[in-house]
Amino acid sequence: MEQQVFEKMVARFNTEMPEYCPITYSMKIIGSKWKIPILWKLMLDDGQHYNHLKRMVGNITNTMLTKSLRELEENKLVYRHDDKTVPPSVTYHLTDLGKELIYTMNGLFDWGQKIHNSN
Amino acid sequence: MEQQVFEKMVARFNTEMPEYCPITYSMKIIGSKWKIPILWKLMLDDGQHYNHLKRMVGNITNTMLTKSLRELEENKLVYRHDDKTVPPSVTYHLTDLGKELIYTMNGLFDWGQKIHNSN
DNA sequence: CTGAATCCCTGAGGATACTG
DNA sequence: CAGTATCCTCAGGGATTCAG
Repeated sequence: MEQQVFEKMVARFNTEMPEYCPITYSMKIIGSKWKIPILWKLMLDDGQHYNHLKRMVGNITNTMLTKSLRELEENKLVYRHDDKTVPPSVTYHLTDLGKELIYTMNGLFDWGQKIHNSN
Repeated sequence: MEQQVFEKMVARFNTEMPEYCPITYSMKIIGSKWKIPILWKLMLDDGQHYNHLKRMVGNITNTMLTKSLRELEENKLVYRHDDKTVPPSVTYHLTDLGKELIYTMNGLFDWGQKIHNSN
């Protein structure tokens, strides 16, 4: 990366930075253990049922899957569709906000891949 | 975001995805409580001394500052310059890799700001 | 099938004191 | 100035069981 690009960012972050740090704020929302894996699996296959999603993520407990999904709902990254049938049929979907988040992760994807390979 | 952009990403992540998730990998490196604040302060003012950095970050303990800096060093996001004088004089600097990481955070910055304002 | 309710444990992080 | 060394707390997460 060229120095100038970085300097522009410093200038931008310096002027736009409020009392809080937007990056830290974002990280709080998606930083817990299972958020990214869940969003990831929903991205690759949207509208999955609870148990299917659980199998896809792998090794996650009911407790954590439910808790994570509830938080993702609260933050409007995921929405829950309930057919209100018996037995229940529920599917989980990415919202536009969730898709936008994943889109911003493109850079982190490349960066992670790069440093993982350079070991 | 248009649907097509997202679809392209899904396709890309689907094909490039190895056994591990690069995003989760990145998050492990920068996900602990003080990493972003430290990188942030170093970006705004590179080459700070230990105690100055500590004051800038605010509320961080010696234990955590040292630990975080050591990990950032290991991951080559930060390097430590020691003058080897008595009393000691040490400064911390962002590496190119560290700057690249922060650059990738631009999207997350905007995203965090957006959802914070929409509350 | 989609969870909720409990109980439990580890480890991230904090408080405090000390040092070359 | 730039850290170490100890000790301690608490909350994130896991295991298990139960339920509509």
